[in-house]
Amino acid sequence: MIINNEHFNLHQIADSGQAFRFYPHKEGYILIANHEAVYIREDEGVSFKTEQASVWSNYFDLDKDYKIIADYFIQKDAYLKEAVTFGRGIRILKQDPFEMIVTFIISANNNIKRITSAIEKLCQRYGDELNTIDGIKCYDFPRPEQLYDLSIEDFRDLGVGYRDRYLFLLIEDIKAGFDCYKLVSLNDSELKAALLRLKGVGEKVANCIMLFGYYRIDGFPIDTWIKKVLIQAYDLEEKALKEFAENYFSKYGGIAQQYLFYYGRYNL
DNA sequence: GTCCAGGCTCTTT
DNA sequence: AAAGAGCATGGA
Repeated sequence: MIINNEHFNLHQIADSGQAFRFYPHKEGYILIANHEAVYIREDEGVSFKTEQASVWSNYFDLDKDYKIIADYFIQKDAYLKEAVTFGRGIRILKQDPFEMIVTFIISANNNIKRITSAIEKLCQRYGDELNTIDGIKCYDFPRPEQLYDLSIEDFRDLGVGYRDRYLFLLIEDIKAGFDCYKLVSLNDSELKAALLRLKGVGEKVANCIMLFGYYRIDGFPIDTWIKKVLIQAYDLEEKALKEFAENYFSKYGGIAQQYLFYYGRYNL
Protein backbone atom coordinates (compact mmCIF):
# COMPACT_ATOMS: atom_id res chain seq x y z
CA MET A 1 0.00 0.00 0.00
CA ILE A 2 1.42 3.37 -1.01
CA ILE A 3 0.11 6.71 0.12
CA ASN A 4 1.10 9.96 -1.51
CA ASN A 5 -0.71 12.82 0.12
CA GLU A 6 0.34 16.28 1.19
CA HIS A 7 -1.80 15.79 4.27
CA PHE A 8 -0.21 12.58 5.45
CA ASN A 9 2.99 12.78 7.46
CA LEU A 10 3.87 9.57 9.21
CA HIS A 11 6.02 11.12 11.93
CA GLN A 12 3.44 13.75 12.71
CA ILE A 13 0.67 11.18 12.98
CA ALA A 14 2.81 8.88 15.12
CA ASP A 15 3.71 11.78 17.38
CA SER A 16 0.30 13.40 17.63
CA GLY A 17 -0.75 11.71 20.85
CA GLN A 18 -3.81 9.97 19.45
CA ALA A 19 -2.22 6.54 19.01
CA PHE A 20 0.12 4.67 21.32
CA ARG A 21 1.15 1.74 19.18
CA PHE A 22 3.58 3.31 16.72
CA TYR A 23 6.94 1.82 17.68
CA PRO A 24 9.98 3.47 16.09
CA HIS A 25 11.79 0.84 14.05
CA LYS A 26 14.61 1.37 11.55
CA GLU A 27 13.66 4.34 9.34
CA GLY A 28 9.97 3.96 10.10
CA TYR A 29 7.61 2.39 12.60
CA ILE A 30 6.11 -0.90 13.53
CA LEU A 31 2.42 -0.09 13.76
CA ILE A 32 -0.08 -2.46 15.31
CA ALA A 33 -3.76 -1.98 14.56
CA ASN A 34 -6.55 -3.79 12.77
CA HIS A 35 -5.29 -7.09 14.21
CA GLU A 36 -2.14 -6.79 12.17
CA ALA A 37 1.41 -5.56 12.65
CA VAL A 38 2.94 -3.66 9.74
CA TYR A 39 6.27 -2.01 9.11
CA ILE A 40 5.47 1.42 7.75
CA ARG A 41 7.91 4.03 6.50
CA GLU A 42 7.96 7.25 4.58
CA ASP A 43 10.42 8.41 1.96
CA GLU A 44 8.83 9.63 -1.27
CA GLY A 45 5.46 8.45 -0.04
CA VAL A 46 4.26 6.31 2.83
CA SER A 47 4.33 2.59 2.16
CA PHE A 48 3.74 -0.73 3.88
CA LYS A 49 2.65 -4.27 3.03
CA THR A 50 -0.79 -5.54 3.91
CA GLU A 51 -3.43 -7.88 2.56
CA GLN A 52 -6.26 -5.70 3.80
CA ALA A 53 -5.77 -2.38 2.04
CA SER A 54 -9.34 -1.21 2.43
CA VAL A 55 -9.19 -1.70 6.19
CA TRP A 56 -6.08 0.44 6.49
CA SER A 57 -7.46 2.98 4.07
CA ASN A 58 -10.36 3.41 6.45
CA TYR A 59 -8.02 3.48 9.47
CA PHE A 60 -6.06 6.38 8.00
CA ASP A 61 -9.23 8.20 6.95
CA LEU A 62 -8.01 8.37 3.38
CA ASP A 63 -11.40 9.18 1.90
CA LYS A 64 -11.49 12.52 3.67
CA ASP A 65 -9.97 15.53 1.96
CA TYR A 66 -7.92 17.24 4.67
CA LYS A 67 -6.97 20.04 2.33
CA ILE A 68 -10.45 21.48 2.55
CA ILE A 69 -10.33 21.42 6.34
CA ALA A 70 -6.78 22.75 6.53
CA ASP A 71 -7.59 25.60 4.17
CA TYR A 72 -10.65 26.47 6.20
CA PHE A 73 -8.55 26.83 9.37
CA ILE A 74 -5.70 28.59 7.60
CA GLN A 75 -7.94 31.44 6.55
CA LYS A 76 -9.64 31.64 9.96
CA ASP A 77 -6.85 33.26 11.98
CA ALA A 78 -3.09 33.67 12.09
CA TYR A 79 -2.48 31.29 14.96
CA LEU A 80 -4.40 28.46 13.31
CA LYS A 81 -2.52 29.18 10.12
CA GLU A 82 0.75 28.62 11.98
CA ALA A 83 -0.48 25.46 13.65
CA VAL A 84 -1.99 23.90 10.55
CA THR A 85 1.05 24.71 8.44
CA PHE A 86 3.29 23.19 11.09
CA GLY A 87 1.30 19.95 11.32
CA ARG A 88 -0.36 19.75 7.94
CA GLY A 89 0.33 16.00 7.73
CA ILE A 90 -1.83 15.13 10.71
CA ARG A 91 -4.96 13.05 10.29
CA ILE A 92 -7.50 11.58 12.67
CA LEU A 93 -7.10 7.82 12.87
CA LYS A 94 -10.15 5.59 13.11
CA GLN A 95 -9.19 3.37 15.99
CA ASP A 96 -10.88 0.60 17.93
CA PRO A 97 -13.44 1.78 20.52
CA PHE A 98 -12.45 -0.68 23.25
CA GLU A 99 -8.78 0.11 22.77
CA MET A 100 -9.50 3.82 23.02
CA ILE A 101 -11.58 3.46 26.17
CA VAL A 102 -8.82 1.52 27.93
CA THR A 103 -6.08 3.76 26.58
CA PHE A 104 -7.66 7.03 27.60
CA ILE A 105 -8.71 5.80 31.03
CA ILE A 106 -5.01 5.09 31.55
CA SER A 107 -4.08 8.48 30.11
CA ALA A 108 -5.73 10.58 32.81
CA ASN A 109 -3.22 12.58 34.85
CA ASN A 110 -0.45 10.48 33.35
CA ASN A 111 2.41 10.98 30.93
CA ILE A 112 2.77 9.60 27.45
CA LYS A 113 5.77 7.42 28.22
CA ARG A 114 4.03 5.65 31.06
CA ILE A 115 0.83 5.29 29.07
CA THR A 116 2.76 3.65 26.24
CA SER A 117 4.57 1.32 28.60
CA ALA A 118 1.38 0.16 30.34
CA ILE A 119 -0.37 -0.49 27.04
CA GLU A 120 2.58 -2.47 25.73
CA LYS A 121 2.56 -4.68 28.83
CA LEU A 122 -1.17 -5.17 28.51
CA CYS A 123 -0.83 -6.33 24.92
CA GLN A 124 2.16 -8.59 25.51
CA ARG A 125 0.54 -10.31 28.46
CA TYR A 126 -3.04 -10.65 27.31
CA GLY A 127 -3.27 -10.00 23.57
CA ASP A 128 -3.06 -12.46 20.69
CA GLU A 129 0.34 -13.00 19.19
CA LEU A 130 0.39 -11.63 15.65
CA ASN A 131 2.91 -11.79 12.84
CA THR A 132 6.55 -11.00 13.52
CA ILE A 133 8.46 -8.14 11.94
CA ASP A 134 12.22 -8.58 11.55
CA GLY A 135 11.97 -11.29 14.17
CA ILE A 136 10.16 -9.05 16.63
CA LYS A 137 7.05 -10.58 18.13
CA CYS A 138 4.01 -8.35 17.87
CA TYR A 139 0.90 -8.55 20.00
CA ASP A 140 -2.63 -7.45 19.34
CA PHE A 141 -4.54 -5.25 21.73
CA PRO A 142 -6.57 -7.64 23.89
CA ARG A 143 -10.25 -8.14 23.23
CA PRO A 144 -12.52 -7.51 26.23
CA GLU A 145 -13.01 -11.24 26.88
CA GLN A 146 -9.29 -11.71 27.27
CA LEU A 147 -9.38 -9.47 30.33
CA TYR A 148 -12.35 -11.10 32.06
CA ASP A 149 -10.28 -12.96 34.64
CA LEU A 150 -7.93 -10.17 35.63
CA SER A 151 -7.90 -8.96 39.23
CA ILE A 152 -7.38 -5.37 40.28
CA GLU A 153 -3.83 -6.39 41.19
CA ASP A 154 -3.26 -7.73 37.67
CA PHE A 155 -4.16 -4.34 36.30
CA ARG A 156 -2.06 -2.60 38.92
CA ASP A 157 0.88 -4.72 37.84
CA LEU A 158 0.77 -3.07 34.41
CA GLY A 159 1.88 0.16 36.03
CA VAL A 160 -1.41 1.99 35.71
CA GLY A 161 -1.47 3.12 39.32
CA TYR A 162 -4.80 3.96 40.88
CA ARG A 163 -6.51 3.58 37.50
CA ASP A 164 -6.42 -0.21 38.07
CA ARG A 165 -9.86 -0.07 39.63
CA TYR A 166 -11.36 1.83 36.72
CA LEU A 167 -10.15 -0.81 34.26
CA PHE A 168 -11.41 -3.59 36.47
CA LEU A 169 -14.83 -1.92 36.70
CA LEU A 170 -14.89 -1.40 32.94
CA ILE A 171 -14.51 -5.15 32.44
CA GLU A 172 -17.20 -5.78 35.05
CA ASP A 173 -19.53 -3.47 33.13
CA ILE A 174 -18.77 -5.33 29.91
CA LYS A 175 -19.52 -8.65 31.56
CA ALA A 176 -22.82 -7.15 32.68
CA GLY A 177 -23.75 -6.23 29.12
CA PHE A 178 -22.02 -2.94 28.27
CA ASP A 179 -20.99 -3.24 24.61
CA CYS A 180 -18.84 -0.41 23.32
CA TYR A 181 -19.19 -1.69 19.75
CA LYS A 182 -22.93 -1.13 19.82
CA LEU A 183 -22.55 2.50 20.82
CA VAL A 184 -21.64 3.48 17.25
CA SER A 185 -25.33 3.86 16.47
CA LEU A 186 -25.88 6.48 19.18
CA ASN A 187 -25.87 10.19 18.51
CA ASP A 188 -23.16 12.35 20.04
CA SER A 189 -24.92 13.27 23.26
CA GLU A 190 -26.17 9.73 23.87
CA LEU A 191 -22.70 8.36 23.23
CA LYS A 192 -21.11 10.82 25.61
CA ALA A 193 -23.63 10.02 28.31
CA ALA A 194 -22.92 6.31 27.92
CA LEU A 195 -19.16 6.86 28.19
CA LEU A 196 -19.46 9.18 31.18
CA ARG A 197 -21.13 6.41 33.14
CA LEU A 198 -17.83 4.52 33.16
CA LYS A 199 -15.57 5.08 36.16
CA GLY A 200 -12.44 6.97 35.25
CA VAL A 201 -14.12 8.61 32.27
CA GLY A 202 -14.80 12.32 32.61
CA GLU A 203 -15.40 15.10 30.14
CA LYS A 204 -11.95 15.13 28.56
CA VAL A 205 -11.42 11.38 28.37
CA ALA A 206 -14.92 10.92 26.91
CA ASN A 207 -14.14 13.48 24.21
CA CYS A 208 -10.92 11.69 23.30
CA ILE A 209 -12.69 8.34 23.09
CA MET A 210 -15.39 9.87 20.90
CA LEU A 211 -12.85 11.50 18.63
CA PHE A 212 -10.38 8.65 18.18
CA GLY A 213 -12.62 5.63 18.77
CA TYR A 214 -15.91 6.73 17.25
CA TYR A 215 -14.75 9.36 14.76
CA ARG A 216 -16.88 12.14 16.23
CA ILE A 217 -14.66 14.85 14.82
CA ASP A 218 -16.62 17.86 16.04
CA GLY A 219 -15.78 17.31 19.72
CA PHE A 220 -12.87 19.28 21.16
CA PRO A 221 -11.01 17.56 24.04
CA ILE A 222 -9.56 20.12 26.45
CA ASP A 223 -6.46 18.97 28.32
CA THR A 224 -3.59 20.71 30.07
CA TRP A 225 -1.75 21.35 26.80
CA ILE A 226 -4.70 22.69 24.90
CA LYS A 227 -5.55 24.96 27.82
CA LYS A 228 -2.17 26.62 27.53
CA VAL A 229 -2.51 26.94 23.77
CA LEU A 230 -5.98 28.48 23.82
CA ILE A 231 -5.22 30.85 26.68
CA GLN A 232 -2.15 32.13 24.92
CA ALA A 233 -3.47 32.19 21.35
CA TYR A 234 -6.90 33.64 22.02
CA ASP A 235 -6.35 35.50 25.29
CA LEU A 236 -9.11 33.66 27.14
CA GLU A 237 -10.01 33.05 30.75
CA GLU A 238 -9.87 29.41 31.77
CA LYS A 239 -13.57 29.11 32.44
CA ALA A 240 -14.40 30.43 28.97
CA LEU A 241 -12.40 27.80 27.09
CA LYS A 242 -15.06 25.16 26.74
CA GLU A 243 -17.71 27.38 25.20
CA PHE A 244 -15.20 29.10 22.95
CA ALA A 245 -13.82 25.82 21.62
CA GLU A 246 -17.26 24.40 20.92
CA ASN A 247 -18.31 27.42 18.89
CA TYR A 248 -15.16 28.67 17.23
CA PHE A 249 -13.90 25.55 15.47
CA SER A 250 -17.26 24.50 14.05
CA LYS A 251 -17.84 20.90 13.00
CA TYR A 252 -14.13 20.16 12.71
CA GLY A 253 -13.25 20.89 16.32
CA GLY A 254 -11.51 17.57 16.85
CA ILE A 255 -9.22 18.09 13.90
CA ALA A 256 -8.44 21.65 14.96
CA GLN A 257 -7.61 20.29 18.39
CA GLN A 258 -5.08 17.86 16.90
CA TYR A 259 -3.36 20.60 14.91
CA LEU A 260 -3.20 22.82 17.99
CA PHE A 261 -2.11 20.03 20.32
CA TYR A 262 0.72 19.02 18.04
CA TYR A 263 1.79 22.61 17.48
CA GLY A 264 1.58 23.49 21.16
CA ARG A 265 3.72 20.60 22.30
CA TYR A 266 6.60 21.85 20.18
CA ASN A 267 6.12 25.57 20.45
CA LEU A 268 5.08 26.38 24.02
C1' DG B 1 13.37 15.90 47.71
C1' DT B 2 9.77 18.10 44.90
C1' DC B 3 7.00 18.59 40.95
C1' DC B 4 4.30 17.03 37.22
C1' DA B 5 1.96 14.20 33.69
C1' DG B 6 -3.49 14.44 27.44
C1' DG B 7 -8.02 14.29 34.97
C1' DC B 8 -11.25 11.95 37.73
C1' DT B 9 -13.71 10.89 42.03
C1' DC B 10 -15.27 12.10 46.23
C1' DT B 11 -16.03 15.43 49.76
C1' DT B 12 -16.91 19.90 51.37
C1' DT B 13 -18.64 24.60 50.90
C1' DA C 1 -22.91 24.66 41.27
C1' DA C 2 -18.31 25.27 42.41
C1' DA C 3 -13.95 24.46 44.59
C1' DG C 4 -10.38 21.46 46.84
C1' DA C 5 -7.96 17.20 48.41
C1' DG C 6 -6.22 12.93 47.11
C1' DC C 7 -4.68 9.84 43.96
C1' DA C 8 -0.05 5.60 41.85
C1' DT C 9 3.97 5.89 39.46
C1' DG C 10 8.26 7.18 37.21
C1' DG C 11 10.96 10.68 35.13
C1' DA C 12 12.89 15.42 35.21
